[in-house]
Amino acid sequence: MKAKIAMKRIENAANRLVTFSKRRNGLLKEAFELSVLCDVMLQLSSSHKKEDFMSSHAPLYIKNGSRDMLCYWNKSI
Amino acid sequence: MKAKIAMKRIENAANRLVTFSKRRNGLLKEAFELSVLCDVMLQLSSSHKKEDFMSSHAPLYIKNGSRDMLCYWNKSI
DNA sequence: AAAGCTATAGTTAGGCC
DNA sequence: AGGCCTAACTATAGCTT
Repeated sequence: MKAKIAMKRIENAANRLVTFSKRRNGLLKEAFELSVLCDVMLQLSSSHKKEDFMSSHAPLYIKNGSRDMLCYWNKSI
Repeated sequence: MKAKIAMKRIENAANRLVTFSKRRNGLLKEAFELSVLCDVMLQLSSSHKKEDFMSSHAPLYIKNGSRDMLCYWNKSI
């Protein structure tokens, strides 16, 4: 069932959005686990340009007691 | 071989560091894949407090042509 | 869009070096 | 530290309703 996916932009917009949503959730889960297991604050970014996130969506917050996670992304998705 | 790990701080410092290194690399890989597949800039953070990263390590850079990834973490690890 | 399913691709704990 | 190994675990592509 699970096919191997090519490591390039998913051209179909609907599929791209579904994959974004699934993988973003998975990434948040693993980032949360890393922060708990290793007792760290961490930040992961594909851009250091402030303007890339300036006009972006409101961040997604994952509440986990005292240990929250935030996810920002740009508007193009 | 692979035991299930409890979702809490790894108390042994050596094991904690090894797990940090392994999972951080895995997380960076998946974040990079997400940014490629879905054509997004993204930022994931367990803290929005600037001071948590002010005196931290130099960020880890993953170079991938035009699409780099950065990882910051606090000093406690 | 959003939620559930399931087989399989991919990740990783705990070794050792 | 970083790399290799293997078994066991986990995430997810593709698919339904």
